[in-house]
Amino acid sequence: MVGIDDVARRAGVSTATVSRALSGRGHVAAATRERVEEAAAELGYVVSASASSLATGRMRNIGVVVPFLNRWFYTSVLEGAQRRLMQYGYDLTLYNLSGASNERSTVFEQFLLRQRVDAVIAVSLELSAEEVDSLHALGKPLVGVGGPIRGVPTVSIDDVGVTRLATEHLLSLGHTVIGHIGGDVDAEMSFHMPTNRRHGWEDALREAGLEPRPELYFPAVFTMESGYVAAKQMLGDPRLRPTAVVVASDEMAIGVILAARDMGLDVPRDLSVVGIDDHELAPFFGLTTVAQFPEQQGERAVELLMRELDQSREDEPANLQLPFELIVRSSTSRPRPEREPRD
Amino acid sequence: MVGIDDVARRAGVSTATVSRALSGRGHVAAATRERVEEAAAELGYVVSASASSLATGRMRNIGVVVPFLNRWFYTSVLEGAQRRLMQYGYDLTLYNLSGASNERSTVFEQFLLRQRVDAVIAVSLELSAEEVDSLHALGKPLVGVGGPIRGVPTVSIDDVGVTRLATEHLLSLGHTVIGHIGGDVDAEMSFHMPTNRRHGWEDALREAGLEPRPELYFPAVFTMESGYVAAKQMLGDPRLRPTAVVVASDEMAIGVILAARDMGLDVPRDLSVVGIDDHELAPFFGLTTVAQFPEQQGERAVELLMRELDQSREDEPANLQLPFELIVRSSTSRPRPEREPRD
DNA sequence: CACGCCGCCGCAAGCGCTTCCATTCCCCGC
DNA sequence: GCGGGGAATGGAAGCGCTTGCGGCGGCGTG
Repeated sequence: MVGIDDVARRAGVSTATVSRALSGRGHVAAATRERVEEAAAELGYVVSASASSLATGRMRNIGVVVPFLNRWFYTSVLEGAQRRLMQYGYDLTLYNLSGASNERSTVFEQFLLRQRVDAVIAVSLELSAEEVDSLHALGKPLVGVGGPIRGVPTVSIDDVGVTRLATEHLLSLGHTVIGHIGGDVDAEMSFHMPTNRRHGWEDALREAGLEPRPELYFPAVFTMESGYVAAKQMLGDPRLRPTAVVVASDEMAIGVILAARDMGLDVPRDLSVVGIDDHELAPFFGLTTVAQFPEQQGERAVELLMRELDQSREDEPANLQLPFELIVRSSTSRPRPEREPRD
Repeated sequence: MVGIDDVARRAGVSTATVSRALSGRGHVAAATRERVEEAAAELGYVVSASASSLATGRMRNIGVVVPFLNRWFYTSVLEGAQRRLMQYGYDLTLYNLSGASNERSTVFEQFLLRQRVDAVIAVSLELSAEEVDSLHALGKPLVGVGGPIRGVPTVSIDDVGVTRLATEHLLSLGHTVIGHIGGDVDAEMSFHMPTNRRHGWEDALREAGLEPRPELYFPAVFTMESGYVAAKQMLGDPRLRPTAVVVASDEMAIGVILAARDMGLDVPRDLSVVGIDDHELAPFFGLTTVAQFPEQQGERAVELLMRELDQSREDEPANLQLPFELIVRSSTSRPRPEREPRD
């Protein structure tokens, strides 16, 4: 294994100079640096991460904790975070909580605290105060993605704003009976997100002078199938007859479209549906949706972290609200006049 | 930061004994071990990964390289690998090649070779001889998942067997005009997988005494939309009139079902479709499919790696063929008699 | 009873870097 | 011409563990 002093010998300098030349820290004459770099390249030298970490106290590695892996949102923020981390020269080590029952505590006690990472990004995870504290006690910065964590900088979107926008879109098309299929509050580990999204629907309705009807809200988990089932219920109830529905995720929304189709309803003529996410399948299904940009969220989380790691300054925990955007496709239109009794 | 000698002092032993007690290596009296463990717990001591790595030369960290993240197969093997690695006390650091243009070389030169991992798992990646060699030169074991790599132990499924099984299922139902929608050989970075799957279709047909008709094969990339498009072509051609189709992935197969529906065809009455994967959406669409078990593939890959790391013995590179299994749902049935001209 | 073996433990030498401090040398300004 | 300051480099002390080696008892065996 070629080490730093092999390089030093070959370049005719001291190990101290090699270290400075290769890391870019400290003053090294240009000619010397060149010589060192050549020698290193010729020998195929790469610094030993562990030795370097031991000496500096920095691992150049950050931990990302996700509750699931098999979901578009998580893999997307992962992708964004990975890309940005790589640009900073950092590794990403992945912790997935969806495995065995007790993996959550294992992750925290055995891995995150094991001095293997400089910081952690928690994606859509509600961390307990102890979990946050134990991380902070080790001096490890922590940032959240997808929902606020007490006393921790977070990047997320405005969950009420997002459904409000979706609902306003429907309202502006002339819909007045608008349903909502949202996350089941208890079924998901992700904060108050489902509740917030429901509030956005209610707020928009109220602002338009319509009282949201509780029976037009259907809970579901964030899967296509669950959206399908909820839609069947909603559309099967003759007392409801919504002309449009805002759905808290694209996957569920696609389930809704499929359900409508199976019931002989035309989307958007008989039912307008708008989702949230801009999932990769949304264009295929012509789904109108409010795009959030999870990759960007991952990137911003990394940037936040890097700032904390570099300056080690105590800025106020800046909670970043990221933009979202309505994307109109073919699943929304004006309501069919004949289905609307004249008022 | 509490270090090993804090623990040693508190337990009234030497640092050597603490190290041995906590790591389980070497002989330590049971009473002593207990005392050390108590002291460590009270102080909240965790070993410094970098110091430990520097001393032992092991990082307890393995790198997993994937070409994409947003695909069911990859996240599934990732999930399996992660779970098993955690059981072994290893970290998983993730490298995703789908980012910027030159990330592939960056990953190899800057990260994998940076002594940050003990070994690497390459998922569905065709590594060049140089890439393999540079890893081996560093003494880093390497195992592949999802396709063979020259001189590297690999876990995968029998790609020809899998489509053969799918085709035989259709044959046994009485179908004789069976199309195939498969991966485009050039579009994917994943070996000869598409070609092998095509061969399985051809082989099964030939064994049944039917000559595979090239015009019944349609290339596609592995997405729902691409499957949809291919199906529209296949089903729109009046000269073809297949009664069944074997599709190289479930996502594509779902696209096929959707296309059939849009063309007014009933699945399975007018068209039987069988996919490959057992994707999470397959049950929802009633898709008959040949299940592969990517999580299991991830787990086995880890086990292979651990064996290589522990024994450091030169077994022959055992190429593991993992099982697959036909799962019959509602997208396949006997062909409609009236559509089959009597022969 | 004596010898030897073995289990248990401490000492101290690294592991391969980074960085503080000291040293040398050169350039500049007075 | 001389002193001061800064740039360039080397020496060496760690960073916090692991582990080979050796000492010291206790126990089994001849």
